[in-house]
Amino acid sequence: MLTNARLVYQTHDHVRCINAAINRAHEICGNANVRLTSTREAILKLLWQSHQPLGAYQLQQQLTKVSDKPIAPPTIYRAIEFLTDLGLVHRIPSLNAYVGCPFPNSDHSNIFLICESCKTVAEIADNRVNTLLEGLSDKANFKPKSQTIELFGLCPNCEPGDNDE
Amino acid sequence: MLTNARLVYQTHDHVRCINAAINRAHEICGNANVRLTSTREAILKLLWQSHQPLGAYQLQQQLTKVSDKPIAPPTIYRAIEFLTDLGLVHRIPSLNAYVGCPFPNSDHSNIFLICESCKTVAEIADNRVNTLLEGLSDKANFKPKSQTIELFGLCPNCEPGDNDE
DNA sequence: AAAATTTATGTTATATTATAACATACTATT
DNA sequence: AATAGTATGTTATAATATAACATAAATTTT
Repeated sequence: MLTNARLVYQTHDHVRCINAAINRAHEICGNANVRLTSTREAILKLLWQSHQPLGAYQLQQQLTKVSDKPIAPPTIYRAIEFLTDLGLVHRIPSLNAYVGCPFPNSDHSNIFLICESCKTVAEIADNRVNTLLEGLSDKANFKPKSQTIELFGLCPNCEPGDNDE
Repeated sequence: MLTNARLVYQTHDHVRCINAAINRAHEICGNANVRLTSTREAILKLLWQSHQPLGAYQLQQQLTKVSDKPIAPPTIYRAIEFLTDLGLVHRIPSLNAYVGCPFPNSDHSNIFLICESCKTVAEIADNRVNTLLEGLSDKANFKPKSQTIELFGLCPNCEPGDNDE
């Protein structure tokens, strides 16, 4: 099982996470022979800085603030598409928002733990889930290609009562 | 395991399905002491008539055709909200579209098999999935309240090769 | 039955999310 | 430097969803 839940829910040196993610992204782009331009990198960084997924227009606002010249929606959506195609970013369909992927390149389950209170999103990958869903698909004669699993609830910081593990 | 996959993928007397669904809806509304008005019933029926999820504006068009007077978006969204709150209808987040629920009142997994070719959607409920996801949530100290699972792929009618089971 | 209350719908306007289409600029090669 | 390929700028608009307030219909109370 892979997850970034502890990092998301507990305070930690997040700057290191961000830097590591950016480095990994450069590596992945290098391998794929595509360019992580400054706009794309800036958007990836903004998504990594926030444990809450950001919408395209939030990204636009923040990016415009940083870059001093106004950035139009198509630029944002193009960067998002680039990053999601590479698996560096996920779209959370129910939120119309985007979040950095903590384990690009790894096997994915695309399981998202979405806190209904603070909106924080953690991600999990677990093979048993994939296996089970493949089995169910198979029984229905359905050939799955990809999946998104959204769990809505309360993260440990928002759950009343015992907060720690 | 519950599923409507066979009904969705194979030709059958769908009028009976629709009527049964409407009857069930009346029953559920009666029990909940809320009203299944003609608009709400019409929208539920439209959703049941289609094995593809319909968007709010598609519903609007079709309803306007039937009712002769133009129906505005808020009316549609209100009816959708009413029906989803009762569990009679599901929203498919990645499609911004809505589909009738084949087993309201039953335990749910909210697993949707979405055909990328013909857009048909079948639904599955399976306790093992819920159990597994609860276990994963628990490890992350996340308290899940609801979930949506979207599987994207090809239904048996769109999958090249062997079509039958 | 009339008045009051609740529930549902009508109506207008607008917010939010996303894309189409075409122009310009930048990058890497030849 | 010319070319081809890739990325971004720019303008307009499509598609999805909701806010706010007015009216109507159904239900309950008197």
